[in-house]
Amino acid sequence: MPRSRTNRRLDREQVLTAALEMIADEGLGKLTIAAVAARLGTSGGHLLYYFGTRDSLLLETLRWSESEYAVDRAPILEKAAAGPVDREAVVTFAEIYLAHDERDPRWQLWLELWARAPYHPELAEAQRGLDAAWHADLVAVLAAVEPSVRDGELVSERLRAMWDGFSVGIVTGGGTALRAGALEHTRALLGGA
Amino acid sequence: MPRSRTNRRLDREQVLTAALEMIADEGLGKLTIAAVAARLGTSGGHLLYYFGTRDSLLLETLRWSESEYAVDRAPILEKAAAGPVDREAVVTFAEIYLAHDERDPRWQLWLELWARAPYHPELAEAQRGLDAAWHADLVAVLAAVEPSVRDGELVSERLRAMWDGFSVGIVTGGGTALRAGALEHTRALLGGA
Amino acid sequence: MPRSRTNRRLDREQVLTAALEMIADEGLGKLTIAAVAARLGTSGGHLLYYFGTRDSLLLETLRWSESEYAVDRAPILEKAAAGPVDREAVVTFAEIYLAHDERDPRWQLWLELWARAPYHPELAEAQRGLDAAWHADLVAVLAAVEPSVRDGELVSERLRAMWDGFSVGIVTGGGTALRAGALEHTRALLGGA
Amino acid sequence: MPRSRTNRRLDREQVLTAALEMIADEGLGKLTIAAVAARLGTSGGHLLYYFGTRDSLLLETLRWSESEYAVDRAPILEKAAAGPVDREAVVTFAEIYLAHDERDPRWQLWLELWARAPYHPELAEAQRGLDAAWHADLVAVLAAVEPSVRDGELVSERLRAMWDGFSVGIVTGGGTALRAGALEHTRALLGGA
DNA sequence: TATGAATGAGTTTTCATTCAT
DNA sequence: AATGAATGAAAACTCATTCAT
Repeated sequence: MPRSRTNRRLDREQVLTAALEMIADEGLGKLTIAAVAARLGTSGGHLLYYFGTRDSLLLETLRWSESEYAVDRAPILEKAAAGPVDREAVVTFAEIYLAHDERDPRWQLWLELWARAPYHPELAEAQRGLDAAWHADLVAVLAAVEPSVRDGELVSERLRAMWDGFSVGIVTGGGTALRAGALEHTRALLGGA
Repeated sequence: MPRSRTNRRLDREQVLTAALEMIADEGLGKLTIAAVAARLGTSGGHLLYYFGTRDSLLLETLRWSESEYAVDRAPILEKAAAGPVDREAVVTFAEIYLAHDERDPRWQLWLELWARAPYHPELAEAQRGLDAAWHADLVAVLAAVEPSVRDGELVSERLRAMWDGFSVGIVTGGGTALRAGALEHTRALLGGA
Repeated sequence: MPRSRTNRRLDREQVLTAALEMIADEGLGKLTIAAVAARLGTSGGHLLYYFGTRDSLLLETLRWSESEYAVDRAPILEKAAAGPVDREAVVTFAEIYLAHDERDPRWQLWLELWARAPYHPELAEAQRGLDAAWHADLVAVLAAVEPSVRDGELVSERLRAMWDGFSVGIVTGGGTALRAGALEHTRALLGGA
Repeated sequence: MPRSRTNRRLDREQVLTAALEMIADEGLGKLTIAAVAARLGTSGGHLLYYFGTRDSLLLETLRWSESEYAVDRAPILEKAAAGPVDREAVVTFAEIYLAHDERDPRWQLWLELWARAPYHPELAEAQRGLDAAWHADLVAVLAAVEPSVRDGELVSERLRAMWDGFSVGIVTGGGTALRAGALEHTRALLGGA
């Protein structure tokens, strides 16, 4: 006896948004299929019908979240494509990259992904793909920076590693103070003059 | 919550060593109380009798692992205390800090800790304590570096954030190649000459 | 419970054939409605629209499979109807009856049917009908055997029980070796001279 | 807050007996871990703690049931070991072997085992072991039968195959009438005089 | 006819944790 | 100190079946 309250087609983005919000609210540990379903007023079975497994729902959530960030950094890339930009462009980039606060769901997902990747090749693979996108964009920005930055590839590696480290700190208790510091560190690392 | 003090340190270390080895072998996910107990030829009940909860066993394992690393970096600190050291001392420090390979149990624990810390204040607290130890030591080394490094506190933050980021990469698939790169990045970041 | 009569027989046979092949390939456990539908390029809903329930699809598959075997044994029956046959006719009959190999889908279905029949009267009923067909035909053949076989009814019961037992053995690991043995046993049971 | 009503050590035989009774009452399909646990006043977790998986519980139940039957046929074997027996000894053996009625749990288990064995090598293996025990005993009895039976090995195969077939019939609706017939068939098959 | 979205009941299994002995 | 029996709360996942369209 199916209940079919509304029977409207399940909106994928709605699911993803809900998942993200729930992560921010209660953490990944509490993000059960049943909980997400309840929040959406649908059934766990239906969620799995669409997403296959909990892990793939999580992964898709991360991917979607990342795609949102791709939108956010588009303006910087456009500027960089149009002509030289100053070093603050990289700082702006960092502002997008870095965790925003202790509850940042995007980073919760990253942390979880990292913790699982060592024993799940497919997750590791997904992670690499996501990383590559940030890397490519950052390299593009660095290439447009004036005064010019040498070794854009390497600097991108370095910056992103540092940002990852700071983001961990932000999410695990450092909060916005640490975030502000991270931006300063970015400037420092980009160097002087 | 019994808290056994009379127990010989050896036993405890045996447990911790076993746990660490098991993490390296099969990952944290497979590290169940029962599995550790079986490996040690004791019972799950007994383990909990000593450690209270699985989480505290994990935390103690991490602490113990960290204390081992404190031993590893002692020589560098001694040298730094004795007189000026060159920048390679920091690189040597990094060699201890960074993940050694994909299976590095210490970093598996860190990843797990990070993933849980956002919703477990006590874990976040423990994490800060552990971080502080590395920070203090690194600052001490930086203070002894010749030619001198400005803003040791800040540089330590920067370096450790970057090392964290690279270690994540190493553990989640980058392996030793990334580790080698990280050492180069350390030199580059220290700058100079 | 729609009961579609207008449908072309062909479609139905396609479904049944597919089901039978899938059983041979992967066993009954993997035979889900969705899997059959996918294989046929249709939807699960549609399948049920025609067959009502999974069980009735299964039962119909068995019935159809049995009807194929009825075709196979027709030549023997014709010969028997035309005049006396020797005992090898019964052996030929056995060759049709017995499981052909470990994967014989017809016998997979029988096993499944048996396992469920004790608590599903309608399945037990269906089983009896199917059995009766074999029995009637075998009795007819036995009646035509020369030198004559006494008590055809009883001998049919005996033979079919034995064949069932051997078929179970074939399907559950005995394979074709056991099948060859079963034919010899048939000769022995039909008796000597 | 464990309840621990009695905390008496879980009695393996009690579990097995209960399982057997439940199979007779409601069929194998209803034999869930939770149901067995409820009947025993214990928890599902505890059952699994002892038996590992539902399948191994089932298998152990079958094994135990079979071992009971080994006890039943011991007297016949003793007689056969002591000296010649007449053909009725084989009929007595059959009385033990054959399904007793429609609900016979032992045969429910066999049916289930057969249905699963084709895709579970370990089950097929277990089945062979159980079969072998019956075979060995029956061969021993046949060897002691006077007037002597030729080819005891083959006759054992033949008889057991037939008994299997008849037992299926008994369990799937034939009932005790069929059982009586099966005994007659046994006499007939043992032959003459 | 045909689809496939939606349901939700049903089950096994895992494990940290407790506690009587 | 030590054991290991016992618990029970989770939770993911599967699928036949229903039904709006």
